[in-house]
Amino acid sequence: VAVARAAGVSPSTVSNAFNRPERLSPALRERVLRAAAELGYGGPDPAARILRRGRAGAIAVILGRLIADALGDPATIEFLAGVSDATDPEQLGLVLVPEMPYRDVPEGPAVRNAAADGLIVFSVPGDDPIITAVLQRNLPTVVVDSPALSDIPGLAEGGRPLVDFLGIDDVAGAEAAMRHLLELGHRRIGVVAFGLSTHAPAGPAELAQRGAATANVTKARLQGCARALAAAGVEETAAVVVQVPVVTPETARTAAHALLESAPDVSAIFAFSDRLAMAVCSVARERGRIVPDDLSVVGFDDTAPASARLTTVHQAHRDKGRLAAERLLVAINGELPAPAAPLPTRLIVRATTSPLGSGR
Amino acid sequence: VAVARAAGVSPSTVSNAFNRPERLSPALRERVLRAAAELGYGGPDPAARILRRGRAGAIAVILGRLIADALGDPATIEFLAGVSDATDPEQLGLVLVPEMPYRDVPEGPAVRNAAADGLIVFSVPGDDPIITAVLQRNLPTVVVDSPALSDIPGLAEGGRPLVDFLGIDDVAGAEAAMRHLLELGHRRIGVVAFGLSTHAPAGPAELAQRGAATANVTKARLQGCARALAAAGVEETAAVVVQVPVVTPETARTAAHALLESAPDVSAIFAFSDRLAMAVCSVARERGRIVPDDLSVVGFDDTAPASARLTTVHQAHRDKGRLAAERLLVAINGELPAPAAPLPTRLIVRATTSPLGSGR
DNA sequence: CTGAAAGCGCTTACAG
DNA sequence: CTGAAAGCGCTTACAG
Repeated sequence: VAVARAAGVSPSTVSNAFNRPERLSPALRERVLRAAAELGYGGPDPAARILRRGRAGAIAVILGRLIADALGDPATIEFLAGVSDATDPEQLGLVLVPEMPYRDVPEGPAVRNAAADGLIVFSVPGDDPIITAVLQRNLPTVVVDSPALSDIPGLAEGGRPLVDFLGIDDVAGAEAAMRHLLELGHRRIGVVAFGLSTHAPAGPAELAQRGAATANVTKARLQGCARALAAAGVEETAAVVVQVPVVTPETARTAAHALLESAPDVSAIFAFSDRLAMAVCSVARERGRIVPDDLSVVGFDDTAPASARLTTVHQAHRDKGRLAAERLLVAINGELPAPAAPLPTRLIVRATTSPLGSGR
Repeated sequence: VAVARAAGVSPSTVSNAFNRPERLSPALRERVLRAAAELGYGGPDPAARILRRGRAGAIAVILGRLIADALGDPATIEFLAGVSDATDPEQLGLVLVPEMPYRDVPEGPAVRNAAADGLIVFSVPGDDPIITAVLQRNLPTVVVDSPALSDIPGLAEGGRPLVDFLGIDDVAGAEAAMRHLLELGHRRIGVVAFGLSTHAPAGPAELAQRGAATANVTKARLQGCARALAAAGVEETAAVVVQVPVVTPETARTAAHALLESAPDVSAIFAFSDRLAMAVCSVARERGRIVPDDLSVVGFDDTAPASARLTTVHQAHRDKGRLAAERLLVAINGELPAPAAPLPTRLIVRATTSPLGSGR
């Protein structure tokens, strides 16, 4: 501002010229603005303003991976759209923070540098160090689709009123998917799961291992699977599980191949996301199996293209984003919202599942 | 930091504890960090750090509309993915800035409050006040798919080396689309265009008005249309133009209806985006016209679902985003890149165009 | 290996 | 209606 003072005659009057026009005589204001323009003054520096005011006018979204990767996922886009549904009316910026999943970068998680009034964490496993870094920020935070409160190391003790949790009912969703397959008569079912922990190696797993899972979405869904199996009176070993800790088109295909190779007698597959399910469908086709005649497939998310006609567990990604942001805004304003109930899911039966033996 | 000093014994040692661990004895560092944790210190405040260092560690993307709207557009998502391809390796955050298109908000354009090291402006018409606000920031800036340098009010004089421009060859793209239709024998062609200016009312327009257009993407594409017409020796009045200044599903459908209603003799339509083209296809179908037999349709962008088999002008959105970010990073580092050549486009003929008279 | 001092650029009560 | 003063929280040479 000193810059503009030279031209005009005032230190803090410049500030007023920009921020409270009504407190200045129009003439003075005019003069100040003109001088500023001539000096190539870019307007009040946001960083300084944020520091002084204590408000960033933005919230940060931590997606737990590189931004480019996150933007490739339709569910994430929907979620972000929901978030902005709530933040747009407040003119709040959205800071996307690039993170390397479970990798120790020398500078540490990027979340530490984001200037924001609050944090939304989307789909980051509970054992990822990013979570720890997020909590350290000590900002109002909403954690979505992630650890349960109790899973976060060091959270129980501190008693932070700033952190809110939000997620779907993973147990019920997975249970519905599995029950659907069981009701169709399938008795040998493949499960393409996320990783039991962030650093788990890709490959086979056992349903029985679920108790030891640290990634709690995986844990909850496996539990849902087990519950459906139990309700149908089927052994847990009927489920053939492979885990895919880091989902990319390649890892998804590899897992699908591995599953169909090692357990060719599987007549149905439940995949933990539509992306995984689509990979399963395409791999199955390559291996000469017809979906749904030879192989039933259920996904999760309901984000596949309509043309795929994928049977899946639907969840309202956009609503979830909006709700997360709404709760965050409340938290930023100092009122802590009551804990949210798990969001419902809904099984949608389309064309990729059919009764056992309907092929041939 | 004073907070932690109370606990430990040092003012700036705390800073070092967080930022240059190697300059501290492990023991001291340990002690400081522990004290910080106990006091609930959230780590160095990003705003203060940005102010002091003069680096925000983030770049802002101005999309010229509300974030929720922007995220609904596949081309924008692709563009953003390209941007992050370039920024992710640098661990730079991406600040999405919500703007109201051509609306005077009391607080002014949100871009003024974004803490960033550089700005990318995507697809904002040259006459939108947002552009002015962006330029005022006086930050390294890349303007994509927008005004030509000369179109920006007040830019010519200042001589800012900070602003870079990047865009596709709109004239050539539109010309290719139009030529394709003309080569198929169509002689009465509808054009569903963007607005001639940001505040233009939706509705009919004339190709001849293009000279007066202030939105320069519209201008360039209309010029491409005229050029194709001229090359084919067809009167300019053969083109029936409607403009859609603000594209939403509703305005797109309204425009399509209006066009088909007022000029039912049109045998082909060139729409300025795939979203518009898809609306045209669906409206045409409702009105009992078969695509492509009764009506050929060409889009622009190549972002429609593959299942639509839309003939369109392809452009590499992701590459564009990456290039924009790369150039911005160069500009931030003080070297001003040489002006970029217009990016190429490519007509892709799929299933929504056919020779005139092939129906029946 | 650690500390005292200066300053990044703003805004905000408070006087005048 | 305008200005002087304090302070937001940090980092960075620079001494010791």
